[in-house]
Amino acid sequence: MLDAAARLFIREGVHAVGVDRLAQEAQVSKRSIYQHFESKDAIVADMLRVYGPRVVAGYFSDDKEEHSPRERVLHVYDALHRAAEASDFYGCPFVNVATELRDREHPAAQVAQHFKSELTAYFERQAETAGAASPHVLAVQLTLLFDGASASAALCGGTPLAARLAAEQLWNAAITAGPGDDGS
Amino acid sequence: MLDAAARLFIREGVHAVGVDRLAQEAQVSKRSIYQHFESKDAIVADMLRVYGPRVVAGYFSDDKEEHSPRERVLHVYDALHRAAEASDFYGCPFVNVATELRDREHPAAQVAQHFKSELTAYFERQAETAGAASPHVLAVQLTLLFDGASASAALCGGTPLAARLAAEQLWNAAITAGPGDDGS
DNA sequence: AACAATGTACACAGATCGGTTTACATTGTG
DNA sequence: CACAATGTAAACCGATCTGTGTACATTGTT
Repeated sequence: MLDAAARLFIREGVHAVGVDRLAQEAQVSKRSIYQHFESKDAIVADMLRVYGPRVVAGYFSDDKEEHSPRERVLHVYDALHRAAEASDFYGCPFVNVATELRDREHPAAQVAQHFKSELTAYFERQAETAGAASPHVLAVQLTLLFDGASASAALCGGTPLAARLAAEQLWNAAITAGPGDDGS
Repeated sequence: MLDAAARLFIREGVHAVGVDRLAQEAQVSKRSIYQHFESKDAIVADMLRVYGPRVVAGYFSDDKEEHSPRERVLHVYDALHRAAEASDFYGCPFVNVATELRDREHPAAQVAQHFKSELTAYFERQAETAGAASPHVLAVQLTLLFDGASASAALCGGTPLAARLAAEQLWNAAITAGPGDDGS
């Protein structure tokens, strides 16, 4: 059920998909849906909650393999580049949903914010272990690039490679300027 | 009339505002609206067409005053920072509308794309006159930062200052690496 | 076999959606 | 004054929206 919700809400947008359509696509009666969820808003929030980890996992490197912080960061943009090439890419689902709702207090928007901050935290961890001068600032900048590239790719197609390049430059500038241990 | 359309569509989203509401807010009968516009989609497209120039004008520096390319570029992010502080900031209207429509062929989405490319072209002109190594790549990167900062500011509040800083770094890297004439 | 829980199909409510029709008021022009 | 053009309000169209109410089928448990 939440799978169908993810598919539809992400592909067409929250407002563009009604609960009737959702029930039909999920092969479930509308009545059952409203027994498990108190409202459509709750469906959207829960859908992001279960779909979110799958999304971020696609961008994080496998913890078991050994990668340098720099590699882990650039891997995010490589993954984005691959994702953006697919025909079913519609931009970052967190940004899209939160933007469409236009309400930062909306439960779904809070979930979206949470997963966005997970990406920033991931960047910050890499920046920290690489010895960046200002890990948090660098992490925020890398997140900006990610969001911009996602939106731009959905709008015009292309450009995530430019984001990777920009990320590389920002990373280099922040690391070589920082303390001794190099971030290679 | 298009003023009201801009206000509502940008604040609440295209799907969230019906034509009835639009007519009421614009103090105009719905019938008159449909005599001037053939459909709601056309309203959205036309609204972006007339509202767009006002938006980009807010980010471009006055042509009459003398500014260095670098100043002109950074001014964009300063303006974004100021705009994002206002309570009526909901992210880049072009990105938001185009994203919500989920259809690159939609007339309004084409208009949005056009104005986005105007920003990139503006960046590229500055990069060119400053003698950047790859003006187009730099311009695309700066646009990514802009879009990312817009979305992020709308979602979480804050962060356009980080974008300004990142833009500065990217600019410095691209200019000092380029040919002789400095972009100060 | 009796039972409560759960799911389903389906109609329904009241509102709104994009868009049209009708009948009437206003207006500038000849 | 007559006329055509334009705008208005309001009802209306069929469809869809979120959300319920109802009556029936299925299920696992005792």
